[in-house]
Amino acid sequence: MKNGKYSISDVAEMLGVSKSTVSRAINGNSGVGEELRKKVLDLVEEIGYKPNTIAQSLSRGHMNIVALILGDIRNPFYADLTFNIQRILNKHGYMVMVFNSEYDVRREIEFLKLTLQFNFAGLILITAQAESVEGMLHSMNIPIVLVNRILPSYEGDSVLTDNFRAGYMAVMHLLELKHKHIGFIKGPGISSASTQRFDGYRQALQNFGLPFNEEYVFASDLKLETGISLAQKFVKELKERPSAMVIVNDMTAVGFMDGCKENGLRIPEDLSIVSFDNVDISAIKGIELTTISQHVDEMSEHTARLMLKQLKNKECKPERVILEPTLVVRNTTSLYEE
Amino acid sequence: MKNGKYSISDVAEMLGVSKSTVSRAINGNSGVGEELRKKVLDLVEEIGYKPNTIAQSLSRGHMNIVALILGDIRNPFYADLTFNIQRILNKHGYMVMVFNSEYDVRREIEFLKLTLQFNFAGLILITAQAESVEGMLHSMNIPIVLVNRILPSYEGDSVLTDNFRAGYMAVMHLLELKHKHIGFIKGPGISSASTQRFDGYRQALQNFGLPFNEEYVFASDLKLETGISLAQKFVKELKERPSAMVIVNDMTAVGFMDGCKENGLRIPEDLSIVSFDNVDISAIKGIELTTISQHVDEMSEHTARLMLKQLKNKECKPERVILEPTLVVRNTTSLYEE
DNA sequence: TTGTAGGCGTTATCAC
DNA sequence: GTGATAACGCCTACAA
Repeated sequence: MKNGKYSISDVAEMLGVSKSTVSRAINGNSGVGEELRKKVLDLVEEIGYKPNTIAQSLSRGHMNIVALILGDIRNPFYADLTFNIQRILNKHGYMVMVFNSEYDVRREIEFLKLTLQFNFAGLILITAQAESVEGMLHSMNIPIVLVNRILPSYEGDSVLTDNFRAGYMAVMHLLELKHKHIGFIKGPGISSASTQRFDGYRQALQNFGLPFNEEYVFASDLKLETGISLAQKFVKELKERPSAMVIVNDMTAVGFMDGCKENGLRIPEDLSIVSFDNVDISAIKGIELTTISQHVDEMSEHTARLMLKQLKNKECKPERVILEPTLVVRNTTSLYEE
Repeated sequence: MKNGKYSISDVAEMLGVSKSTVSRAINGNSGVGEELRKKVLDLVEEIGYKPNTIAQSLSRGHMNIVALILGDIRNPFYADLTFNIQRILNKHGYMVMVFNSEYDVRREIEFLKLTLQFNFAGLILITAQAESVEGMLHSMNIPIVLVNRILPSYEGDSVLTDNFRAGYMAVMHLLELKHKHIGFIKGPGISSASTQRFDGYRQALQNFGLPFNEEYVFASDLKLETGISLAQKFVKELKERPSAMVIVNDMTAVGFMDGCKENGLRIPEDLSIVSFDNVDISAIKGIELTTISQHVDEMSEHTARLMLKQLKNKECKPERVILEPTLVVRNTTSLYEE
């Protein structure tokens, strides 16, 4: 015993048995007499012995930590997802280590290397491009779950919202309200959720013969403040404005609305807005976003479930869970009148 | 080499040198000829060898992971703090492991035990009671930084906003606006930030001879939805209402305002509100909270700095950083008129 | 059922 | 300057 902490040898010695016996007893393995097991467990309980996780991990070949790589924990959508996943995995004895890629591929690759180096037990990748790291993913040889990442050739577990459909739905809704000129604010290029939504938007435009105007397309990093500054550009630099905008996530939309109002634009009278995520805040009076929900609870449950499944049984057939988005109509969209 | 990964022995063997030499070379330790060192580093670079962190940790006695225990990562204030701290510590080669105590002391104690068991390099504790875990803290013998936790007898590093003053300031502001009946929404009992604010509020009430009414005191878990449900109670169950409320954090305040408006109360005409944190969202039109800023950027920088200081030099004299809160006046407070 | 011994991948302490 | 060797704390064949 050093450092105030007991080691398995201490326990063994105190009981006059071998380390193996103690190990078996505390791990619930067979091969120990019931009587002796109880004696071991009692002492362990009494002195408060806890096995050293590092040593366990070295021996077992991996840590019971799951890496979770996402864009930015400050985005409430990610925070919700993380919280839920973490809670479930914790309950099953796993820790979760969160990494903010800040939507930077290089940083993401760094984190993937760290995942290897640390021998994490598993890896959850949320909402970013997968192509650039596909090779690495294949060679990692640990449980992996992809969330909201599209990668056609990827065989492993993944759970995703049908983001193409979500983008399409947004346009459909605006179309029913007679809008003809519809702009789009994309997310970071690395985000496949964003790309899919954009594709859905373009497809809908095309299917219904609406014009696509490159000038009506902007890019955000999903942050509130970016929404605000984009609004400045939108109001001041555009000679002709669309009557509606589809915005890649709620936080950008909230910022964008703020910037628009700041510049005298009324919403929805002068501009209709549809966004994505249905974050808590979007329901609040004074915001009341019309948005497309991703069902974050279900997403996190499926993600955690798939991870646990792989963790328990390395060889199981991959699942691909696809969740349907839902339109939530509130007060940022209205009928377009000439 | 197994599992597609090289070990230090592989590297040693490939070069025909000993493991010790390789270890010294990659760790920049003295005792290797420059020539040989270069040869080692070149090979390491070429084959992409990375030392196994678990083994390193076992040998060194701790992981280069810092545990960060907070209430709930979905609270934007915590998310901001976490993001910043994580970014700085990452830059210095440390990982951060986040734990959501959900404001539950038992859970917090669990996490403290895990911190020991995992041999984490350090511990950052954010905004919760410290008394109940003080003993454990003392016996942990690793770098610890307390954030927004008051513990008079605690000698170690800590950074905190003067929350007593913040609570006092909130009342002062309302007093200048002629309010006489001022209520309060507390945070979870475990949160010392909340307790301090409440104490400041009471002190100000007393100093200026204002009445304190137990009926005007509510409790929140800092979540938006809780703010909403508290508003129901506030509007429906109170026979006489205060003209102003001080609310423990922005998110609760946002929810509370929503619930009030839902029930026909106008803000600030019928009710003034002051809250704490100055989260991004509080500046948005349609919200525009009058709030007391905690200067989250400075907080996180100091926190990370203190942790790194301890990590580098176990024996250094403790610092206590105290940040002054700042009142940000927006549109949820107005002059009280009879 | 129990104990012994070797191994997990590093680092650190000795010799040489 | 370099190389054996022990140690970190645990798990797990294998032997008794």
